[in-house]
Amino acid sequence: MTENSAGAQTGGGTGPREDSPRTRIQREKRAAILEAGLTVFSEAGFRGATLDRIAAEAGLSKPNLLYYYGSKDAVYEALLRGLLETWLDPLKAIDPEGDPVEELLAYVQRKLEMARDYPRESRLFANEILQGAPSIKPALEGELRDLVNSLADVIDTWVADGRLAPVDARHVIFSIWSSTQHYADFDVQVRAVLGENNFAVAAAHLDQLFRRLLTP
Amino acid sequence: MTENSAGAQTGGGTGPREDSPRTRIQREKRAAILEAGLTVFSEAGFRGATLDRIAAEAGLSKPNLLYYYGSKDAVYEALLRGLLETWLDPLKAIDPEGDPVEELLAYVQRKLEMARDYPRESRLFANEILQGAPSIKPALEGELRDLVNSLADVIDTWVADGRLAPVDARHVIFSIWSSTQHYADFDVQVRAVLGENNFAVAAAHLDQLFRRLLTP
DNA sequence: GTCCAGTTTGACCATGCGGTCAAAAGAACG
DNA sequence: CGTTCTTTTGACCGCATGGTCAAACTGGAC
Repeated sequence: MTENSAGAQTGGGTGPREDSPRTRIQREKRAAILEAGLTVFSEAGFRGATLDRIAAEAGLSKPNLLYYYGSKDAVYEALLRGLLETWLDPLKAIDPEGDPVEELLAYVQRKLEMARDYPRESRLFANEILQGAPSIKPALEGELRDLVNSLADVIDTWVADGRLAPVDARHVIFSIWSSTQHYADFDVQVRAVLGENNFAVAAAHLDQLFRRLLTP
Repeated sequence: MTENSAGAQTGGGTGPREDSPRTRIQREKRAAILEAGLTVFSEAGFRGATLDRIAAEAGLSKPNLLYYYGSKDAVYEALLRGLLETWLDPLKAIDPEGDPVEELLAYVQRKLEMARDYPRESRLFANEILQGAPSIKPALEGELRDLVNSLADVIDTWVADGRLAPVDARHVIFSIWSSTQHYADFDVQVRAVLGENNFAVAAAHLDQLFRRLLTP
């Protein structure tokens, strides 16, 4: 993937501006492309995905896809841009005024639900990070880092107040992420071992795991 | 990746048999290729890796590489075949006669050490699973499944004997895997948040996490 | 040294794939 | 209907990449 000019069309074709779709068709086709891109990129990774497959999945021809997004990178960037937001939302929903243990356990459950309901997003994200996060490193070091830091502050306060067992805030967050996303990212392995991917059982297990860790 | 004939050379060149290297050169070159392949595949994934890069990394020409491993798939398969063994070894080291909590905590530490010392292996594995395990699904459903099942039996016995808190054995194993491998697979993200990847702190955190879960 | 299996390489091929372009086909609106 | 803007497409290009091959070049056993 190259340092692309994310936003402007590359050349020649002069497609529509990338922002604020002007027509109904633009809105629909762009949505279809992102939807298809999500499927294909999450299954095959950036390199493994082909424009032909994405186009086919979206029900249009390759040049037509390129008319809406000027390059493969453009589709991928657009996807990631939208993804990070969705991905961090549950974090923001943690209430510093709420009950510490219950707030964090609710977060665990929300993350697990996301792994169940949005496995493609989880895998796309995992793929990107595994490859060294070429496209979203900045966002990780900016928005993500800041959000984690402020949640860590909240947790530290809770710990200082004795409302939470003494834990390393950031590593707890890592453990929550990894143990929940595992059910999406390593789905094949889970199924190979269990024969199915039973989220209800996983939910009970994770509740127990983190309840024991966090309860003072 | 295609259903390749893993083991026999594809055609024409008639390189050496894949098994039991006969000469010193074969042993050395093959090792160099696997080493290079590990680096490149783990960084770029199967599709993202190129034979040219692997050959360069191993210090040979591409045709020369193809002389030792008849295809890209052959290199990848050979790598995975060797990997699974290494990867499951720590599991086998768990002693059913030992102290339950300490045995499992030692396993956690061993897995964490592997994430620290063999991050390429961890990422290669993660990549393979993420893509749906096209090459090692059979091994997952066979050897891996069996090993997990027998460990689960041990854990269940420990629980029944009251020497371990009541836990879901298989999901505990998943949590151990995910939370330790996270430090290798999501290294970039860990660094983005913490500025470094400090395994000593991680070790303490994971010890606390699983000690609290497992202690009766 | 001689010899031969084992090794190495440069040149080459076929294909997949990201991307371009010019021209045709639709809307939208008067 | 004519005009203009948007959308769609078939044909095509260039390059990267997996893989082939014939010929040249060792390394080591005798």
